[in-house]
Amino acid sequence: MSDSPTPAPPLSPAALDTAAREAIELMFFAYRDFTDVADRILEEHDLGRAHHRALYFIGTNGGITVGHLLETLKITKQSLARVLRRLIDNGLVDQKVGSSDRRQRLLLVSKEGEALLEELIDAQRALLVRAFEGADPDSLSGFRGVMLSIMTEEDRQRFQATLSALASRAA
Amino acid sequence: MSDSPTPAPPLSPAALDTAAREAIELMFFAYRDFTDVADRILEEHDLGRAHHRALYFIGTNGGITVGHLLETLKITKQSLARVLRRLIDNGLVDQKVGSSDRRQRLLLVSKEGEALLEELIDAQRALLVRAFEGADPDSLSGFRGVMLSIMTEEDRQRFQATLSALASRAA
DNA sequence: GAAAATATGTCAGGACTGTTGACATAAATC
DNA sequence: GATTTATGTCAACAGTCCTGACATATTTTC
Repeated sequence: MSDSPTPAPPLSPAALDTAAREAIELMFFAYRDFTDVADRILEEHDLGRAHHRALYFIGTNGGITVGHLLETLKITKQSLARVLRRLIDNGLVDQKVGSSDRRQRLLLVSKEGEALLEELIDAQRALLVRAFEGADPDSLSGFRGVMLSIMTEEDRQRFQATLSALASRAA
Repeated sequence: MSDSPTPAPPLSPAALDTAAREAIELMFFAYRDFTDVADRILEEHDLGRAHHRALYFIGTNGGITVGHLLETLKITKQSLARVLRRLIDNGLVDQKVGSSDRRQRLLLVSKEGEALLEELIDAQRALLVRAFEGADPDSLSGFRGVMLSIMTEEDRQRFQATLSALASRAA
């Protein structure tokens, strides 16, 4: 059993408002600097952020269908097609006909794609680890809780699905 | 004096790594849903995110020069020109010749622009307030600390400058 | 005061990413 | 067999970013 620290009193509505007003800017700057470390790597490979996002979700959800990827990214199939074409042509992503439903094209990251994706994940993870190192575990869980609350319920569920995927991979 | 809660033990490197790996996804989803509430408003006004960003920083730093705005947004003057042209033509932003340096064009949000900017800020602030309400103050400061740590030193200083601007405005 | 530097604006063209609309094919389902 | 579903593709357009080049007004420097 750990000690149960005294919970701090709730913030006043005015204080919440001020914190939220400031957080608008925190979101902008933090996200920009977060994406920037990946952008630098992508540039070397002549790829854009859209390729990064597609590669990321294919890598995290190996064997994902095109339709499911579209729902996750929330873009049109025409937008995805352009991005996917390049990933496939560059040998970063492979397609496999679905076993139960042969209309489906299951997406898989190739060995080469895995290397690039790892590089991208490493860069962003390193930035985040540095940001977390100074903070105590409570800060970290606070960060996590707030980010989850900002997300829509739909995306929260997608995130939960990722956790399961990562956990089963680790096993 | 408040009680000093027992600080939690530091996380293991492996735990930090896992938390950072998960945070990659938190950043993606939270930022997407955060920007989405503004995008819906912008759509009604036939404006894009670039207009939002420019309007935001002009509004927060009234009288900012074009050069300073360029440094803040980290885009080229040609990119900004297109965005600024529309904001000015639509009567959302005004320009004023600099008093000490007459080459400068100081940027100011018009009354109309202020109304739109308030609408945008309100929408994002409301989302964040909802996200904060459930969390205790410690979570909130944890979120803030992590976001600040993710940012570059340069952007952290920009953020601090905003705090001063907001504080002096409130006074 | 002339030359150089600075702040800003603009034209041209290209890349990436998103959209809508239309149409095609193969496979599953009713 | 007809319909629906999963996917792919062609075409056109918009927004946002970039590079490169050039122009103007104003300030600073020599």
